[in-house]
Amino acid sequence: MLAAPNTVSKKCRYALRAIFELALRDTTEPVKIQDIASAQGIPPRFLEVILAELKHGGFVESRRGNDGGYMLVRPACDLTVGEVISFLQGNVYDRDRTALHGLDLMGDYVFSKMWEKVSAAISDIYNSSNFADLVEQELAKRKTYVPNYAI
Amino acid sequence: MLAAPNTVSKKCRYALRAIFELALRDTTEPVKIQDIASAQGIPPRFLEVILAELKHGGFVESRRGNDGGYMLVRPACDLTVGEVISFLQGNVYDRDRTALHGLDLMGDYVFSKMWEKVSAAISDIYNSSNFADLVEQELAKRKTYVPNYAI
DNA sequence: ATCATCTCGATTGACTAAGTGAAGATAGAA
DNA sequence: TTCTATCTTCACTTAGTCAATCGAGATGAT
Repeated sequence: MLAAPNTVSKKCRYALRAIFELALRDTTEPVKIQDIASAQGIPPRFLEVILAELKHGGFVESRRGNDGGYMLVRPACDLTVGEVISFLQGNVYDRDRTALHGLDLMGDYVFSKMWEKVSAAISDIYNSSNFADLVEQELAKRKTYVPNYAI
Repeated sequence: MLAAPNTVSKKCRYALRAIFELALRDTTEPVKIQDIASAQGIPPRFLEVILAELKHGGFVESRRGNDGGYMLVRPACDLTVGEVISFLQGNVYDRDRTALHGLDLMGDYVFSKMWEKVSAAISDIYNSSNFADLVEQELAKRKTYVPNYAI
């Protein structure tokens, strides 16, 4: 078992990108798995698994059928990176501050204050990052650097 | 490959504890692997590997023979946790800020600002933790909570 | 001569992550 | 009703990393 999982897994990063893609499109129409997958370069089959989890977590909802797909449940400004990460890979910080996962409690005890500071710093950053800001940053970047499609 | 290795491996934590043990004893005499291992509950054979690495990194030096063992090269107050961690598991932060390891650069680009903030926050904490402080904290704790050996 | 470190490599076991595969059910739209 | 796309579930592979151990011989201090 690893120490406090400060590392964000690839799966989790795919999930963040999928949600980001939905936030970016900002449409009431559902977006197909295939479209999200190709836009973000995520293996479609794997994305299917991920979206199913995100649905259970209440982050996205789905519509079936011909014009089916996925859409966000909440507006992007109400959705933080921290929520998604803690849901997907469980969060050490907000659940159980005294028992950090996987740490040899006796042995690593001397360092526990330090690990806690790290955990707190990380979760602060994640919890204060919402997807509306990320979309805004992305749009600003596109406006600045890629205004000239038609050279 | 993982994302930015914010997670401190068990091996690395063993290393920190070994150095801490040396700092705690604060002696000019070398300390035997066996002693460090039993004091800190580290598998002796594994500790041997770790200390060899730490020696190459210039953190400890060794003396052979009957009264051999390991000792710190620098005083504990000059030794930070950050140095040890970056040496042992390579550090993303101070080497190459633009290319975070293992991240899908195109895909995760939107989040790169956030990853960088996290990396910076973590390394700040590690780089400002030195072993003299850790020893001091430990000694203070022992004074407070375990003054009564002889009940 | 004894004890303990040094060196180098080989190897093992356990675990986790990442991704694939298939089959069949369901639901909406044309 | 037919097409399309999601839903569900279970199994499975593949690959990699981490932790730890074993061996065997060299070196060096007391």
